[in-house]
Amino acid sequence: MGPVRARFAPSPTGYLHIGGVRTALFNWLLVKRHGGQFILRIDDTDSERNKPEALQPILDGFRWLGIHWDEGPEVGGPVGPYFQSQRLEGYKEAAYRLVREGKAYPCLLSPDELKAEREAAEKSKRPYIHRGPGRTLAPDEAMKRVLENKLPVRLKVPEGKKIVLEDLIRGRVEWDADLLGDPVILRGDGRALYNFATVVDDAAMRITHVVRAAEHLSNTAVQLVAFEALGAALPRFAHVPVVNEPNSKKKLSKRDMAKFVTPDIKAKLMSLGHTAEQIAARDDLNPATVAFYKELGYLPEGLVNYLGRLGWSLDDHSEIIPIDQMTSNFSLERVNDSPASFDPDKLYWVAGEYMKSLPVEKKLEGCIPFLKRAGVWGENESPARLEQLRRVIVAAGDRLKLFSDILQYGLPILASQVTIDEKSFAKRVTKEGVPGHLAAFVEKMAALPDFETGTLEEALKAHATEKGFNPALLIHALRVSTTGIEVGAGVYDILSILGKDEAIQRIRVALAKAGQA
RNA sequence: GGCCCUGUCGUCUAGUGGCCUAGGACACAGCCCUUUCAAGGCUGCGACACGGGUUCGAAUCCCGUCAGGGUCACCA
Repeated sequence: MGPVRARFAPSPTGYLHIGGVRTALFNWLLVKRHGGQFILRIDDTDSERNKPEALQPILDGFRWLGIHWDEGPEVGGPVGPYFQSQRLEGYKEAAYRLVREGKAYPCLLSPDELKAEREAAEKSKRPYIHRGPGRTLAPDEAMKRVLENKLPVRLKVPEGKKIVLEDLIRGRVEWDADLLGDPVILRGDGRALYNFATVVDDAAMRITHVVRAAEHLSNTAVQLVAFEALGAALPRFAHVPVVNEPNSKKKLSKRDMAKFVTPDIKAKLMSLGHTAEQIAARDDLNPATVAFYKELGYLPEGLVNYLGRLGWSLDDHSEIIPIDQMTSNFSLERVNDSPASFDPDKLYWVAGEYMKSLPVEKKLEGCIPFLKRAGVWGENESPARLEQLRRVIVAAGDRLKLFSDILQYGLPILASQVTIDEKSFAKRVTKEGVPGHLAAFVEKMAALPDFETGTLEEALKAHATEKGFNPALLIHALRVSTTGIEVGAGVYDILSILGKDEAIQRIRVALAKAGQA
């Protein structure tokens, strides 16, 4: 395969949709695999709906994911402009040219007449296939009428022909041209319709591969007619299946994704400073958008891997496929025909796999912003404090799957105030005999020559043996009294990271609390 | 409704006529490891939508049915 020119054409909606990214990714992968250009073309012809500031989140999303475009907004390119709102004249010219060549004609019927035709067809249960009376006008006359009366323009669909598409994913798809109505390509006011504008642009931009969502498959028939009329080289088409909601046959939509914000995720977002109202309303806090995953500290590499594997497979067993491997092996042939459900659980797992292999320095870098937002990290922390955080991250190990997980594993150690989970406290500290053991062991801890994990473990086990109780008793009590919770890194790690003074101080506070209880 | 697309474990998938009593992964359950939670190891649960053909043989080919989705706009 020669160089590929593929494009993704989002509308500036203010957010980057997860399903859209998946389609864009397939385009991008195809380009990376075969060489060529990935083009971003902004479909902003709907001026009421599109606001300029609504583009930025989309660009940000792609950049965060590492999906860079060779031509498009902010980078330019040889076949620009890359905003459809700036290409309006071209569509009009193209439509007029087709009228002059007798391949398109003015729509002579009023909206009411059109409506009546359609209703009559429906009533007699015949499919409505529009063939306008303007079809037979001589080109000169047709052009004159278009200009003088500001009439919409319709494309002539050829009669008695089969329209054939060799789709790279679907295979051969055929339509009977006689079952297709003549579509409007230009409104009365001179603005083009999507089906036409996209063809004009794909031709002008010399797109070789149109890789897009399956919902456009039916549109392809009239687009094929438009390409033919324009005399433009036909690109190859590949219609990728849509992404569905988790465990559902419904297309992934922003509106229905709120229910996938679990109480845990919600709590996390709230500790990052978002209110419940914001979580319910903001696009970037919605699981159908890319920004949501950035907000929660997913590694972009993980998201890309997950999305790339959604509907495409390398072989019968590969799940973690680094981007280089994906780009060098991607092929449209291995894209599935059927829709795929988005699975947040699997994405979480993939993200964790990537986090596992991330160097500690990078984890540090990624976690700090979250700690800052949670209010436990300042602008100029001391080297000692940084070292402490590093140790927290190392101790957390594989438990850290997302950067935001540092909130769960780091906060209890790093925060100056211990937040006690009462249930855990009652279960592990305020228990018969436990405060006594704890108090006794604190004295031993105070006398320890150092606070290394090995030293601590040895001391604790010796102490338990000496007093004749199960070390687990003290281990749990120590964990809860120093961090307030029952889960987390190894208790010796926690104590050691805290340091002798802080650890003992925390235990004394807990002891006082237990005494009062 | 017409036309078009799709249909393998709950989910993502492997499978292109015999390697399939259908493989892997996520999730789930149990066990092991273990101070908790993760991680890891082992085991389990669990699918070819249905009905006809073709064939010595079908998840794979054909037809039909059913189900889901898309599209039929002077929306994108």
